[in-house]
Amino acid sequence: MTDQPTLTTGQAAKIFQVSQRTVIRWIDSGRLTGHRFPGNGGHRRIRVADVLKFLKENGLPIPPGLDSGPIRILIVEDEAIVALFIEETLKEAGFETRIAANSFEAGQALEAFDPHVMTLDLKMPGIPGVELLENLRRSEDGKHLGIVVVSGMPENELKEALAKGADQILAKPFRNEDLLDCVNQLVETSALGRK
Amino acid sequence: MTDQPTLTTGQAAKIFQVSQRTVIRWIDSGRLTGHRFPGNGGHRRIRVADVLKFLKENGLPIPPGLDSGPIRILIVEDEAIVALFIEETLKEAGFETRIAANSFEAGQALEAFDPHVMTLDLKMPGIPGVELLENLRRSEDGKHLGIVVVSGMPENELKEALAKGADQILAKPFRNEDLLDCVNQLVETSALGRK
DNA sequence: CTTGCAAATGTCAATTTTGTCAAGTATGAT
DNA sequence: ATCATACTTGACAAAATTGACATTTGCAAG
Repeated sequence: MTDQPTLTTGQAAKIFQVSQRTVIRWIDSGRLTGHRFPGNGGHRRIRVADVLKFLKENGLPIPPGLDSGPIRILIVEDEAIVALFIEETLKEAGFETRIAANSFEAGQALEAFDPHVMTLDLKMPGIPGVELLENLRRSEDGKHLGIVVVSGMPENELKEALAKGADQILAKPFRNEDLLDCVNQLVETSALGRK
Repeated sequence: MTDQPTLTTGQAAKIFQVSQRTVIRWIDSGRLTGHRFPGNGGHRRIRVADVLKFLKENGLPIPPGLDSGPIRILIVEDEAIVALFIEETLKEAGFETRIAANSFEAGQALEAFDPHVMTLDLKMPGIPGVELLENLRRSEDGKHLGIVVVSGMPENELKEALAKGADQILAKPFRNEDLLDCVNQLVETSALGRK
């Protein structure tokens, strides 16, 4: 339903905030790449990639829901050193990252950064990590989020996190590859994929 | 449906009470953010968010038709009873309200609910209220927020909150009118006005 | 095959863009 | 206060773009 590789002129019109007559004119004049089915009045189809190219070329803002940019990963971690280490690893792998150092920033970033995946340190100062997990899963925007719980806590605590809604667990200390494995697995298998 | 996320120069001109030639010049000079479609005389589109940003930056009043309904007030309070009491009072006065029971929800609501005013209980479980205050004032979206700090703490603690960025302080216990006074004063005097 | 809905097309009116000039407004110097 | 200068704004006209409308055509579900 959400996975549509091509758009009709009407759908594109809504995206561009323009009448569909205009979309057709753009295609006919070659300003926007579109394809059409055979026949005299065959319908047109526009690939999302071409829509993005068009938006980019003209410096237009990319509306939410169309972003095909890099996967966004939110790092919830209060220890700056650890956070930066994680960020470095993920950035090198091509992900876009943001760090939240407390639960307030986490909530803020969840809405504003709209991450695909989140790494969560269970022992955050303030709110217990588990409570934050529950909060996330109750929240509309956190329901389909891929969550990797990172912690130095004993095994059984991590297991509990899984029960509470975590998708992956990662015990400290961990190696770069372990982290990337977790994240990649989430990105690939998750139904949401790239949103 | 009628909610148009973007405006043409003519529509913006009416909002600004200015000729549309001037709107174009503002965009071209970079004072107002706008985007344009391709072509020799491709039309421009201005996002409402950018219009609001422009009005805000120049201390201009927000004309009717652009204000997004009633004033929104975020209640950050972990004790449900107190939160509901505050909510009831504010709702009766015509405000739109939302409750955040912890700092995560507070951050989330700050972005998603986009409140004009926030009431903040200093002694939240988890993050210290003062730290949250600092977080808010550092954040782009919390910078111009009207903040009423509500607390049962001793006077000097409240005073500190003022220094840390609170706009109003309200000692518990308080009466309905005290709360409304605080909020109304913020709404009226705040340069931002609505939004 | 029929029906319903969205897309395609052609046309005309409305709006936008752009360049230019005159009027209005700040700003600083005398 | 007066003056000059620099800057901003409004008004107008021609060219280009866009939206609205009516009608025809294509696509898909029953």
